[in-house]
Amino acid sequence: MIKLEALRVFVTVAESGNIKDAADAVGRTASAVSMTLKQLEDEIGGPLFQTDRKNSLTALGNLMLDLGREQIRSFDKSVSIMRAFAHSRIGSLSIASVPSVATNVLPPILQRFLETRPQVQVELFDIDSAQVRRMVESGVADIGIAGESRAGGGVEFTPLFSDRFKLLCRDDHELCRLERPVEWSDLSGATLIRNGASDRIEAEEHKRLSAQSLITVYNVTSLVALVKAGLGLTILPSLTMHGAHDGVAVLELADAAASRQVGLVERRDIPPSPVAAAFRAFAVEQIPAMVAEHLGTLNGA
Amino acid sequence: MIKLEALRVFVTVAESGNIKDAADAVGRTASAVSMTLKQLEDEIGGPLFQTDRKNSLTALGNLMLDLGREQIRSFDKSVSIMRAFAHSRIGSLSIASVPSVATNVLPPILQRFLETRPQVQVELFDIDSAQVRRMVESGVADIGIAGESRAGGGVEFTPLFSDRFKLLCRDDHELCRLERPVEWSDLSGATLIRNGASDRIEAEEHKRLSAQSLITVYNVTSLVALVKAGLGLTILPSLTMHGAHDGVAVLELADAAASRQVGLVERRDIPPSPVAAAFRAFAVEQIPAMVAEHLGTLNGA
DNA sequence: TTATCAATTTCAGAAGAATTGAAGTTGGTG
DNA sequence: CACCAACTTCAATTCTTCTGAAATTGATAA
Repeated sequence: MIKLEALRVFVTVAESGNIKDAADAVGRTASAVSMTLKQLEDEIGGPLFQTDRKNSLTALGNLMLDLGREQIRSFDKSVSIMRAFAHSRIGSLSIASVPSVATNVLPPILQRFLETRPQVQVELFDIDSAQVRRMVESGVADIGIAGESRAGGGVEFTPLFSDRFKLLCRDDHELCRLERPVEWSDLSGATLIRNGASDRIEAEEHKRLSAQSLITVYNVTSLVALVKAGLGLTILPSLTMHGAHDGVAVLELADAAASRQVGLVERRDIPPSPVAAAFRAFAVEQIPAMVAEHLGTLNGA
Repeated sequence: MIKLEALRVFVTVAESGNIKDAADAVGRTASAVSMTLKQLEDEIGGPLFQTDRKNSLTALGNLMLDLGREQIRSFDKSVSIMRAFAHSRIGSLSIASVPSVATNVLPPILQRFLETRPQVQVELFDIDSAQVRRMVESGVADIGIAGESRAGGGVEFTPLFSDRFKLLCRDDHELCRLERPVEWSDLSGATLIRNGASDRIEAEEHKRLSAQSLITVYNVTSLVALVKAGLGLTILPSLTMHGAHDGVAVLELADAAASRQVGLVERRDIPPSPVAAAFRAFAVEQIPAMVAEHLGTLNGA
């Protein structure tokens, strides 16, 4: 059976014009090269060089030089593609994330991730937690970032950070004058605006308050606008509030349990592609610190 | 270094869905296949299968299956082209031949030659001996068939057959009544038409007769027409006279030395391509018999 | 023509890689 | 939970390729 390695040797000899130099080039002795050539000629069925001084090719040798070069080039390229893919330097990565993370956390993370992987193709979807899970489950997204869900399904959840809920109200609201974290009892009588995230709060007091609420808003910008307009208060995870807004205040809640777990959502059954695995590792390493930093600046501002 | 053979094993396993069947298919034991796969994974830098039951590929495995299949296909095709060329099943063959051989001898020879080589491309030029030599020397033709020449040049001559000159005259000419081969002396006083081939006759008597000739014709058809019209006699190699012509007779010459050597013309320095070499061998084997047969039927007719 | 010399080939032994068969693991299934 | 088939591991073996020395070849100069 003819081997690609033999073609490599032949091409080197054809290019060198003699065995000795070619032998040096491939790191073998002249005798090894000579034997390889002989074997190649036997297997192909004809002489490749005009004389045993290897400076001129036969017609067969020329054909073999052309075809051999092309085979070598193509093989090496394929191998390099496979290696690049395995080492996640190429490939495609589809991320589904809840908007708070997609907006506040992912941009710098992705930037750093792609710095060493300029050839990787990324898609980023910002959708709510339920849809994140659905996209990952269906394989449309390689990896998801969402709030924790009880239902297992085909996906697995790995916590990354927890994000405490805070109260958002007009800055002239009486609660702002409280010099301490807000208790649920402080809110009795207040008008609460529900949102997609606040339903996750386990506290009975909150559930009761929430049940009385007449308005539900899913978009954070609209939510802030409503609060500002004086239609009520709302309770949101810290991370969803990007930056400060004029006229609204963010107050701490006394209930430490009022927080959401945000983490990675992945398919349980099929292994991630190399890029997805690399991103997963990167995310686990970097996102918690990034969130801490982001929440720090939020509080500081 | 990754080997094409390892890719072959991998592709077989990926297609079989398990190691055992693949091992049978490639004629190895399961353990050899397992080790090859492991080595491949190490060298590529990632797992190719989702589990150690080899029935589902990772993303990397899928990529490798695609690329590997293509590499294998392409390599095998290249090798088969090289082999086909070496065994002269493909390639191109350019033949330059004097018209007598091109017309009377080559057609059946070429047909038989190409019967087992339907992919070979052939070009056939019919030109005079000097030009045959020139075409071979310049490399335009791979092989030539021509009369012998003294000047060596870059070409080599290999005799194939000798072809006696004969006398062509009107069938009402008085020489036809001779019941014996014609002597040069019988021609004194006759009008000779010179032609491209007859100048090669060494005999002094002929040279003298020829010197008196006023007409030279290079085309055989025209030559026959002139003889028929009664403008004179001419002397031609047997093979140039294809079939019988009404009104003209072909007479034997007594001078046995009046013949031309026809043979192969080849370049001395560069080796022939496989097809050319195959044709050369075929020609050496078949042309003499073919000529004998052809001249036999000519004489018999 | 012969002598010379470097390149190449040949050869036998050495080194290295792949393969085998047996034993040990693993993971799925009844 | 035990079984079974598939797979992996390991050490020994076999096969291939490589090396270094010696022989051969062919080009160049004497």
